[in-house]
Amino acid sequence: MSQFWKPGTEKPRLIDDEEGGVLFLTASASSSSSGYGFASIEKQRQRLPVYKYRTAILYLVETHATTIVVGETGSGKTTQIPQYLKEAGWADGGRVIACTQPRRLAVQAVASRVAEEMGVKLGEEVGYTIRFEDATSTGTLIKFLTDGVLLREMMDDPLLTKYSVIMVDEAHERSISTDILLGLLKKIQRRRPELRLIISSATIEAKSMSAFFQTSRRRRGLQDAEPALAMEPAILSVEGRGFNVQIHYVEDPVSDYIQAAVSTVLLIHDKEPFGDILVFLTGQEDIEAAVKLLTEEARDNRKSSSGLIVLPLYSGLSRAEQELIFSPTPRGKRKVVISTNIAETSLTLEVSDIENLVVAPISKASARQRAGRAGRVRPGKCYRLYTEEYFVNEMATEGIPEIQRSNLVSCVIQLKALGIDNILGFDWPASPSPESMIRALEVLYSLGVLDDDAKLTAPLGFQVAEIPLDPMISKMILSSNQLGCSEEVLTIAAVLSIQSIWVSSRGIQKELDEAELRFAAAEGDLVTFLNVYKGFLQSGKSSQWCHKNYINYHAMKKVVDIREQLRRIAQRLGVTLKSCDKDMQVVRKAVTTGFFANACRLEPFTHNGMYKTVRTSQEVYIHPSSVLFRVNPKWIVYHSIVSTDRQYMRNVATIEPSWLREVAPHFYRQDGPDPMLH
DNA sequence: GAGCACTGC
Repeated sequence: MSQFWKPGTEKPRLIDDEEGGVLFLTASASSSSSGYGFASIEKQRQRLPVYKYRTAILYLVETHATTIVVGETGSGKTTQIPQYLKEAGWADGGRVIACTQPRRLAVQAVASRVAEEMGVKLGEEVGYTIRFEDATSTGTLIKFLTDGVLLREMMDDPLLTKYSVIMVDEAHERSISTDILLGLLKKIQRRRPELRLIISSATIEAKSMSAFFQTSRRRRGLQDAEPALAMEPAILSVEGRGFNVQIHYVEDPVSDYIQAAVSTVLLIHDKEPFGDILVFLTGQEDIEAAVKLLTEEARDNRKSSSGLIVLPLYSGLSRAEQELIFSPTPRGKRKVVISTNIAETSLTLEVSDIENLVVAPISKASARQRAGRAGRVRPGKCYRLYTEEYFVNEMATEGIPEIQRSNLVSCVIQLKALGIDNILGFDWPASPSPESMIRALEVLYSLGVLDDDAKLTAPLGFQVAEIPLDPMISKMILSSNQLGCSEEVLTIAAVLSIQSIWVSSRGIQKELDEAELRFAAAEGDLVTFLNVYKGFLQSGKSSQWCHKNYINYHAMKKVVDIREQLRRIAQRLGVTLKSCDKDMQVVRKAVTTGFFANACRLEPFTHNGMYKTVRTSQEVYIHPSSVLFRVNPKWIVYHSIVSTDRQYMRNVATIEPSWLREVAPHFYRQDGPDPMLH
């Protein structure tokens, strides 16, 4: 039998760290034999740093309402802790152990790893749930899910009663859903004293997290029940398995950071014996510039840069181009990967031999995470293109939590649906600004989702909350019912919920533009999507057809999939499936009922394609990727804005100005700015 | 005639 702590047996030895009660286990756990008959996997599990803390973790979870585990990547906490809990009986009696992740990919990867370690079929004892995909069964004991999915589950079961332990992993990333989840879990704890929380974080912002979860016994109504349960969160540190990474700083600030990155790569190549190089830059443009510089250098000056294989890495590249970075480096060559922050968290580079790393300014936490990428398989070096003084004095410790810099419309409606009426008084781990809250409430009110008392309206508000999409899109779907164009609008909604349906690759811009023209609709991008979708279906969902038309086949498969899910949800909410055939007027009208707040009017007399938002008179332009770029119709609504040197509207549709007051009379009041002018 | 990155329901 594996060794673990049981209530009533001798406690593991723990010492209090002087710094704020951080607990370290001093006893070394004795090795145990496998109880599963998978000796090699069991051995692997025991080699993970977290294994030493198995007993301590189980002890702390047993005796504390909340346990905060601080551990670097590679400590094994994500895969092991849920298994420890299961082995200790936390999944007995029909209870389930939950472990949340911020990203879908991580959910799937971790779940399949744990299923493999336990020797069970994925979807049975070990399962996972992500949006549009549920791989669990009634026998699931350990369930991995995105934090967003767990929030959705709270709509049906506000106290999350089936879970005995909820582990919130990667809490340091501070995604909006993680923050909402933490706030709500704190509330649940008061009603469910038997529930245990594990907050797992890679950085030592554990103290603020600990302060957040500090609750008094009286407040939780626990004067008599569970007297042994500590209300103060326990904090446990688990070391990672990373190797030492030597940090280098520049002596003086650099002015041209692309040039500095290129020079540093050449310097490393010249001075260091072996190992690949990973460079972080900010965006696609800078990356292509750096790749070009390095490639030119390789051509002009063969001596200093021969043997370099330069590879860009950003989300816009095709899957095949991205996968080049995983190809083994030939003998005598050195691979240089020049990447966006996609390599910071999203891609697993553990298997590649990264020795050196160059970094551009970000937060300290991010910088540490990037440096950590150099020490995954052996000791590495990290070259920072800023001074040590800058790192120590200027750089923010953590990035700003997403909730303090984002649109809160979805977040507010979700809290409303969970019965949290006093949104402004909600107990957040990091409070969003009241202004952004009020802006979100305004939009929801104008959509008709909230009433004068800021309560969800019936049925619209509850229906919108039920659909797992941006409330503006949900509203568009629901209003398509009366307009008789639900088939078309569901397609638009599905396309809007994926990144892009076009292939994105370097050097084919012209072909791509031409392909786009074949589908372009005068009514704008959203109607263009309908043409593409129709063509895809007519081709028999052919990948060749996609290839020929520069359309991303995998994206289209996803669109079909998501559309099917949305169709089911919409029908459940009483939307009748109906096509408007060729009548695009009703489609545009449905779009307007969702996106009226994003209405813009072309500025007359400027002739440079400048628009102003009807509501706030902000200067905006149509994005160059839009089919209406340079067409500049007078009145449009946009789906989203990208801010670069200008504010660019992405995915636009033409509208009639008279519709604005028709679909949102309170928003475009008679006494307000008159959209009918001109 | 021009494009910041990434994530989620």
